[in-house]
Amino acid sequence: MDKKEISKAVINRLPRYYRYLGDLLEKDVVRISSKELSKRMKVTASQIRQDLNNFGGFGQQGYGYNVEYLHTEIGKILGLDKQYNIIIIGAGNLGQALANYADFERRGFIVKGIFDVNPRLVGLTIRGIEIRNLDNLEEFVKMNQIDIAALALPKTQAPQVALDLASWGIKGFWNFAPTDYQLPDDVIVENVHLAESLMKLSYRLSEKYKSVDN
Amino acid sequence: MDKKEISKAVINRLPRYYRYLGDLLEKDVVRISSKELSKRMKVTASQIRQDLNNFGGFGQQGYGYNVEYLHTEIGKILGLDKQYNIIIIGAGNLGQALANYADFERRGFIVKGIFDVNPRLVGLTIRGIEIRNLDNLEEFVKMNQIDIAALALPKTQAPQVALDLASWGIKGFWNFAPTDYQLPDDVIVENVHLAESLMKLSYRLSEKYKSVDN
DNA sequence: TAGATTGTTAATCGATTAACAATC
DNA sequence: TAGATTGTTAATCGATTAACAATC
Repeated sequence: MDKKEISKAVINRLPRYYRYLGDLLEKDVVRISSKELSKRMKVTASQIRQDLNNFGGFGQQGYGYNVEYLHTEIGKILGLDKQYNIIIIGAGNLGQALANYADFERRGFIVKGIFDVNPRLVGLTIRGIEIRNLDNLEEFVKMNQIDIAALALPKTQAPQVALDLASWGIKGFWNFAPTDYQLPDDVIVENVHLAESLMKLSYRLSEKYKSVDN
Repeated sequence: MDKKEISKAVINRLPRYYRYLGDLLEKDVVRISSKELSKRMKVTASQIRQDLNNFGGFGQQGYGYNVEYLHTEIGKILGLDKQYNIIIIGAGNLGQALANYADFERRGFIVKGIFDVNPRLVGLTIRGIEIRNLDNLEEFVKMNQIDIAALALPKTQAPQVALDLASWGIKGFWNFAPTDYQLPDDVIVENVHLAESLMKLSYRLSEKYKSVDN
C-alpha cells in the first residue's frame, strides 16, 4: 500500500523548485524545460526530471513543463494547499520577527497565538495578536486546533515546553532553539539552527583564507 | 598541496558535534566514546569516527575522546577561534533580531553596523549600534574591515545590494532573503531560507495525514 | 513529419555503515 | 595484561548523472 518513500534530499529541493517556478510565474513564463530550469537553478536537468518523477509525470515530451501547473502541483505536494494554525512560543526578537512575517500568512500559515513568560511582553499585541502568558498555553492549545508550534525561546526552557505541547497533541514543531528534543515518533520537528548556519559560513570563510591559491 | 576536499555532508554535521560537545563540557563530562556520543546524537558511531578522521586523530584507542580537547579542535576547524566583523543589511524585525542575538558576539561574530533605507529606523540604536542609512554603506564598508554581510532585506533589493557589497570586497554573505545570487566564485553565501524550512515542515505534516497507518 | 524533451533505466559516483587490526 | 575503543579499510547502500527510447 505504501508508495516508495521519497528521499530527504528530494524533499529538501522541492521548496526551491517551488520558489523558482513562482518567480517564473510572476514573469509570465508559460513553459520551461528541465534544461532551461537547470541552467537557472544550477542543478542538472537530469536531477530535476528524476526529482519530479518521484511524484508523477508533470511534463510533456517535446514541450517541457507548464510553469503554472507544475507550481501548483509542487505546492500541493508540499501541503501548501492546506491551512496550518501556528502558535509562537517566545515573544523575544525572533518570536516577534516570526509573528510579523506576514508572508507566511499568505501561504496558509495562520498565527493563532504568541506566548511568553515575560510580564513586560504579556498583553502587547503584534499584528493584532495578543501576547499571552505562557501559563495559559495548555488551555489555549486544548481550545484551539493548533498544527504547528514555533519554538523561539531559550534552550533552557525549550525541551520542557516542547514535551508539554506534544503531550497536548501538537504534532509539528518549528524549532529555533539550539537544542534537540526527545519527542514521540509521530511528532515532526523542523529545525532552524541559526548558530550552526553561521558556523558553516565561518568554516568556509576560514578555509578560504587557509588555502594559498584563491 | 591540497588536502582532499571535505564533503559538504561532513561540514554540515560539525556544528552539531560542536554543540553536543559544548553541552557535555557544561556538564563537566571529561571523556566520551564515539559509541556513547552516537547514542546521544542518534547517529552511528562509525560516522562520528569517519567524520572526525577527516581532520585528524582526535581520540585515543581504549579511551575515547577528551571532550574539552575535541570541542576546541572542532571550534578551530569551524573557524571559531577567529573574529568576524558583521554588518546587517535591513533593520526590520529579522535584522533587529539578529542584531540583538548577543550569543553571536560570544562566538566572535561582532556586529559593526546595521543599515536600512527606512528613514524612521535610521538613527535608532540596537544594543548600542546605530542604524545607518543604506546610502552610507559603501563608505562604511570601505572604511571598515567587514567579513560578513547578513542580508535581511526584501528580495527585491537584496540582489543589487549583494552585488555592490561583493564589488566592495565582502566575501561572506549570510542570506535571509528568499532569493539566490549571481556573485563571483570566491564569494561565499550561506542561506537561511525560512519559508523553505516551513514548507518542509508542511510537507511532512501533510504526508503524515495522507498515510492511513500512523 | 522532424525536432525537442520527457520519463526512465543503467552507470557512476559518493556517502554511510560494518568490520577489524592497531593500540592505548 | 585484558578490555576498550579508535583509526581505517572494505562492503554496502543511496543519490546523482548519463543515456536513450518513447512520445508529444
